[in-house]
Amino acid sequence: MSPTKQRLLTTASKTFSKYGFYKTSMDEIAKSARKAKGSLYYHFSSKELLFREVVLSELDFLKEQLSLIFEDHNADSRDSIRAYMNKRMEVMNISINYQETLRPEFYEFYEFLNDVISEMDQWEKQQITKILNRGVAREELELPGNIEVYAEMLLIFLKGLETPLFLKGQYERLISNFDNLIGILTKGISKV
Amino acid sequence: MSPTKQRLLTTASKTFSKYGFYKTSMDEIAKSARKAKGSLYYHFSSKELLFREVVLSELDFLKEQLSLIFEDHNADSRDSIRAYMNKRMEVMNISINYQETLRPEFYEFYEFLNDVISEMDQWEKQQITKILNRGVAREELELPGNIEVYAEMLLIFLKGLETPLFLKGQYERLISNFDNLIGILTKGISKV
DNA sequence: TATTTGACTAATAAACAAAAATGGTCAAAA
DNA sequence: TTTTGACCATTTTTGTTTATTAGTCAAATA
Repeated sequence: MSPTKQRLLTTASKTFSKYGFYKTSMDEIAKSARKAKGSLYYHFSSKELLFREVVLSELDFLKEQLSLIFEDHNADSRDSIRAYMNKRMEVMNISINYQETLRPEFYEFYEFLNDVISEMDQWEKQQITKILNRGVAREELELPGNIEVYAEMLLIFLKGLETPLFLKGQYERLISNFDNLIGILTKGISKV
Repeated sequence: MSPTKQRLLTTASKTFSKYGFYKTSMDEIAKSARKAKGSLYYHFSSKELLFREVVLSELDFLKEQLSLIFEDHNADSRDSIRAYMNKRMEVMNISINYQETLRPEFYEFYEFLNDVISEMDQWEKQQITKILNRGVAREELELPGNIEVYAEMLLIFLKGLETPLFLKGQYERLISNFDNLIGILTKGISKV
């Protein structure tokens, strides 16, 4: 990626996270990056596509961080699950542009992001499934039903917490209890 | 409650649930109930207070239904938890006016409802705590930490699901997995 | 006395037009 | 190949008028 493109993307991310998608103008981004608006459109074909790239870069960073966890094959699978969930919430808490996509008032407008989000969902489901399978193979976990379905439900649970944590501003208050709740979930699937 | 007041309340509930708080006028409610607007204001001092009463009546019905469950002292506490959670979601799914209070765009306007919601939260936390305590006393459940904190976390989890289920219209799709997830949670706190 | 009524008013929202801001284009320049 | 900024079409904002609605009240009714 060219330095100009990189610079535009970084500036766009900062500005979007400060004012949100609608309150941020392409002029403003170009001006902040000290580039002409034409350059912005040379590298990103539309405002929507630009925002898409911004969210994508946040999710790429999240994937990177989460990969470090499930790639640690020596860890106990229960520890991996715990670390995965904690890290997920920690990184999401600073992924301001992703958080904007959670707002219900934007659902109808964010169709151009649906594939990005569902791709991320699938990726996460895969990773969690891998950890669970590894745990079962090592006889650390006991999962009577379909493992993929469990992975999906864990993801539903994590995504269900996103609104109270990030939109209702209860992150600080609730995150301290989060680890306890993970404890229950992991105990629920632990082989005794 | 007088027949007129009851009639006005029922009509208000139907109209609010059909058009929402803002798109419903007091004239409309009075007309639908075949009463003068003055009567409406004689029984309910403002539109906000009227809506409050409507939501309160939905939550009263929910409390009534949930009470039937935790008052069944013969049931295994794990079954009680399962039944409680399932019934909660089932009744909430038809509590249309309560659902409107979930919309983020209304958070700032619904201050007059905050106490109603937080009172309900406290009530639920109490009931869940009671079931958990009963389970521990009977040695059906094993909860190493503070039981009230567990109850609170379960409630956070349930409330976290409200937005995806009721606002994103994913009730039908997700509710089928819900019972499985409860299974993990209850196993996690079961005494083996 | 307790309740109901509907005309009435003040406040709010809808409708509309003019002005400003913004997304997106393009020919020229680097 | 990349960058620029003037330019255009569309959307958003602003200011004004009109219509609707929340809430009141004196009189009527039960």
